[in-house]
Amino acid sequence: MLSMPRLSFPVRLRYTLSMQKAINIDATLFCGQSFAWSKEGEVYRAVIDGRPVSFTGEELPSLLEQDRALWRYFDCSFDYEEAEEQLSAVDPYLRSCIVSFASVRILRQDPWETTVGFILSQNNNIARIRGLCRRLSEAYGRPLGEGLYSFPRPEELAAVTEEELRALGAGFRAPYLVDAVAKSRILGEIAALSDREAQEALMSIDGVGVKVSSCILLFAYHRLRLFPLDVWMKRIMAEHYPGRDPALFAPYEGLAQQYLFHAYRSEHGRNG
DNA sequence: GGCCAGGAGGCCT
DNA sequence: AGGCCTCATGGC
Repeated sequence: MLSMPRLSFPVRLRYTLSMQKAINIDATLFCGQSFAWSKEGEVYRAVIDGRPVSFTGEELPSLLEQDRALWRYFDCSFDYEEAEEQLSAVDPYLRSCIVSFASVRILRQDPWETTVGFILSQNNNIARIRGLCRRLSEAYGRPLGEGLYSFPRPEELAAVTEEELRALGAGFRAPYLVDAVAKSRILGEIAALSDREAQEALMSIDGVGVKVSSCILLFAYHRLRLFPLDVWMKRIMAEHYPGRDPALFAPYEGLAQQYLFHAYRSEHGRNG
């Protein structure tokens, strides 16, 4: 219980379909960890790592079995049952969140796209962030047909100016993006760093503070010890865990955060 | 029905 | 402690 999860789990080469709980797709894709997805009717769509992806909830399980990249993206090799079992034992409230909304996944998203998304997220709302990411793709990404575009790589944004980014609607975040492009090589160095070191490295980018760097590390690098504390999570902690530290949920703080946040949003009718 | 503040999943000075 | 791009939202 005190050792890190990835070391203490029994080695399994591959989970089979029957070993997995059905993914809570809506909570996973629309609860703030990604700005890439849309849902039209029953169909989920996004461009993931330069590739158009679409599926219905019914189709996803078999798609995951065939598609290695999506298997990884949806973090299918991680033992969520073990993590949820352990978190459920923390207290009845968290247990009830997990029972109600299982099973939320922590996605393994592209670090660059995640960095840009969360730089844009400050003082902003999800709808506008999504629109901004889409306009960035349309303006500077690679056309993939059917009106879809890849998310632009740092190289594709290298010559883009602050003024052009403001024109897209980035506002005061435009210079932050310019700086992120210039320092994008940091992202390739994160894997070798501890959580703390990685957070410091990310925070050397303008517009990246404690909260944004926590989101990048959790939603792109799968650092589950991170617990992004935004205004909502501060309220949730004050209400349900006054005086307690997020380490209460160790070593799965990030997963606990997703459940607590989703439950709060659902209670207050702000889903999606 | 329009108008207009305050606020939106932070960060910087 | 305040300001910041911009705009959907709710209160008058």
